This record gives sequence, C-alpha cells and structure tokens, in this order.
Amino acid sequence: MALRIATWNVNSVRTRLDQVGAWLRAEAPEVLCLQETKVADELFPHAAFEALGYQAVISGQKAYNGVAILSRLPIEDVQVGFAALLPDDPGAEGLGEQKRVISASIEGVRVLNLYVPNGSALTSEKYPYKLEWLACLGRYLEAQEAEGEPLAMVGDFNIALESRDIHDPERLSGGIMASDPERQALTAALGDRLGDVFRVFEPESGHWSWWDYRTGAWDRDTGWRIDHIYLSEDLLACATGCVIHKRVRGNEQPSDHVPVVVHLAWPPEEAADGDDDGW
DNA sequence: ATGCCTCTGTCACAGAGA
Repeated sequence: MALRIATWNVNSVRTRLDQVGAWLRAEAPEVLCLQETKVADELFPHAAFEALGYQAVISGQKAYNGVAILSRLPIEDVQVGFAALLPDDPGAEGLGEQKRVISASIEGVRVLNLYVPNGSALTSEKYPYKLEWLACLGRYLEAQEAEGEPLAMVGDFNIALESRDIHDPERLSGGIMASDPERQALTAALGDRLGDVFRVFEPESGHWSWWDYRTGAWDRDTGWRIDHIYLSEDLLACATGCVIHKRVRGNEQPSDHVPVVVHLAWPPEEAADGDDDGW
C-alpha cells in the first residue's frame, strides 16, 4: 500500500481553493496538511474538499495562521495545539492562542502538522517567541515519542537548517530563518528521533519550497527550502521518495510556497512468520 | 534597502507575512 503525505502553505485556503482542488485531483495524495489557512473554523470550505473525497480537521482563526489536515483515509485522535500532550507545561497553553499545531492518527501514523512562527527579524519580539515555540515543540516531541506511534511531522518550519537550503548562504546565513539559535532550537527539538526525508533522496542544493513574492524570487529562482517532512525511524525505512512540486509556483496567483510530498510504502509488509490473526 | 508582493479586514489603508 502507498501512503502519500503532503504539506503545503497555501497562504489563504479560500483564495487558493481552486488551485488546491486542482492539485488534489491531479495528485490524489492520501493526506494533505495545510498551513496559513487564514480562516475561522466556521468558514472553512469543508464541502469543496468533501466533494473530492477528503475529510478535513482544522484549527483556524480569522486572518492569520491556521492549519488543517485533509485525508481520504479515516482520521482518528485529533489534537489541537501542544497542550493536549503537555497538560502541565508552563508555555504550551499560551502558545495555543495562535493556531499553528494540529495532529491526528491516520493509518497508524501520527501526522503532526506545524506552522512554525516566522520570527520577523532577529530584533523583533516575535523572534524570542519563535525560540520559545521551538523549545515547546521539543517538549511536545519528547511526550509524543513516549506514545510509541510512528510520527510524520510536516509543515512550514520557517527555518533553513543548512547552507544548501538557501540560494545565497553567504548573504542570508545568520539572518531570520537561518540564524544559529533557531537552527539549534529546531535541531534540539528533532533530537535523534526524526530525520528530514527530503535529504534521504536529494543531497544537492538548488531545491526550494518557498520563493518570496517581493523580490522577483520566482523569476530568478532565488528560493529557500523551509517546508519540511520529518519522519521517525520506522517511517524513514518505508520512504520511497520525497518530491517538491515546484511547478505549482508558476500558477496564476500562486501561494509563495509549493507542496512537498513524501511517498511511503505503508503499512510495511506483514512478516511471513504466521502472526496473522486473520487466519 | 525602512523596499519590492500578497493576503485579510474593512472600505483606504494598516498589519502581517518571510
């Protein structure tokens, strides 16, 4: 069986509804995680996705942020925010005001969809917020690991972890989305639990998931790779590919991000040693 | 380069994004 999990920061799900629909019809992944839906829950366009065979679970707010998981397969155990797994955490509750985290179990995989704060600038008060958020993510992942479920953590991370993830590392390293503190915070949160599946298949630079609207970045192909898919070891072993759907950035009125899709051979083949209780 | 473009909310811009 194939399980394809996609992530896409759509920069408004309502403005991009036709494009997302067209992409789902063409690609038909089992799961699509959206970020920056920018819509209150009561206005989310459920019907358009249901018509394409997708159920949506959502955590949105007016105008800003917002995440959703769309799935053709049954969705179980939906959690919103970090607080569900961190009931006594000093930071988790307050960080939940911005709708950036949703998770659910699909086909025995814990799918965690994140919209990591951008931070704006190193001098902004939003930058320490980003670092606090990443520290809380680390505590969340520690708690999630104790659950023992295979984990696929996807989303817009707003961080390029390495030089090869930026078109001009000499100029951009050290700035927002490429500073040492945020890179270290994400690396610490990952621990040895999770691996960036795109890098299993592609070691080279020049592969981007986001092109700035403002700088003519698409025309010059001056992008960043900030949309990531991190898998636990059991899922990494089942990954057969990871693809960035670059062409979508050339659409009319595009999002500034494009979809990233991981292909998994999942569930793994039953061991042929007679533990099949179906017989 | 304090910009560039795009989106939301609300109705001429302000604020946010990355």
